[in-house]
Amino acid sequence: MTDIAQTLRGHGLRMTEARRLVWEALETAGDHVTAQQVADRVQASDPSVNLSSVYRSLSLFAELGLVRESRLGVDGASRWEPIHSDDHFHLVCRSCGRVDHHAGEAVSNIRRHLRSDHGFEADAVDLVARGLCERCRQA
Amino acid sequence: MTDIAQTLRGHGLRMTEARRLVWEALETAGDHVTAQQVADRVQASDPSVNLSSVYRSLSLFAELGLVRESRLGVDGASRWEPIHSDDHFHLVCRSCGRVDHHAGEAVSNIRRHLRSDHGFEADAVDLVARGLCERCRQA
DNA sequence: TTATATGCAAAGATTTTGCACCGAT
DNA sequence: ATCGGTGCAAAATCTTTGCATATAA
Repeated sequence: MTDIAQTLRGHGLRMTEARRLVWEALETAGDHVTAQQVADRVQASDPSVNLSSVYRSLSLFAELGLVRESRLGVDGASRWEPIHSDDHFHLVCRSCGRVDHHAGEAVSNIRRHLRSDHGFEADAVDLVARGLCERCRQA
Repeated sequence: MTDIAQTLRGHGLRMTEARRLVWEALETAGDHVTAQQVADRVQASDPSVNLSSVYRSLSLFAELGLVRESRLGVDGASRWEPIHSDDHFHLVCRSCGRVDHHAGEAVSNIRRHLRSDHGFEADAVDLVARGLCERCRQA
């Protein structure tokens, strides 16, 4: 649990049970989950929380820069994940469909480049590469 | 018009009027358009082409690696763009909402890094940075 | 207390699909 | 001639919204 409550209060918003559970679900669930998957986890703790509240929480967190919405795969729904301070990126294999999640300094370098060459101050850098993963290349 | 017809034939698929128009629309339209926007353009040339065919064409092109589906903004719909050989990236400003499109060697460097350090052979690298653009930082 | 947040249900938007016909190869 | 593709309309899926009630601060 981070300082999410403080972030909310800093914006004149309230820390509620629904938001707490949504945040917890994002933290404990695997990478890039759908709103429905978040709702399932949330409702396992508190069945009274509605799917629409999950959507409202996710959108709010995205506006606050706490989570990132993306659409990596081919499935229909958006996927969400918390933005941690560590930069990271995704490798989506077009053969086996696996989505690998990596952390590394590569993204920090990009951030520096965007700042110096484009005057762009990036909060979040989302790097998604599609191609063939090591395993599939050898197969 | 690229060798799309050949690519299709190479996969045992057919080059049809609908597919040709969808491709043309992607090429002539601006960056990252929605399926509906593609349909509007297509239907300006041939009103008989159905929205579902546009979706089918876009999905097919994505499978063939000719276009990329993404969801940059906050709006509901997916956006599509042709994948050109030149690497490029997007800068999404959280303040003014503008999406800038840049080409540069930054992405080529990333591609090289993914290959050497992660064994990942990237066809397409999608780099999206969210933050404050130069203009908004100064305002 | 009081403005914010929620549940619920309904609408809206986006995307997919079944099927009979059409058309590229 | 054949098999893939399309239009059409309907359904499925995903997401947003209005409003009365509940609740954090």
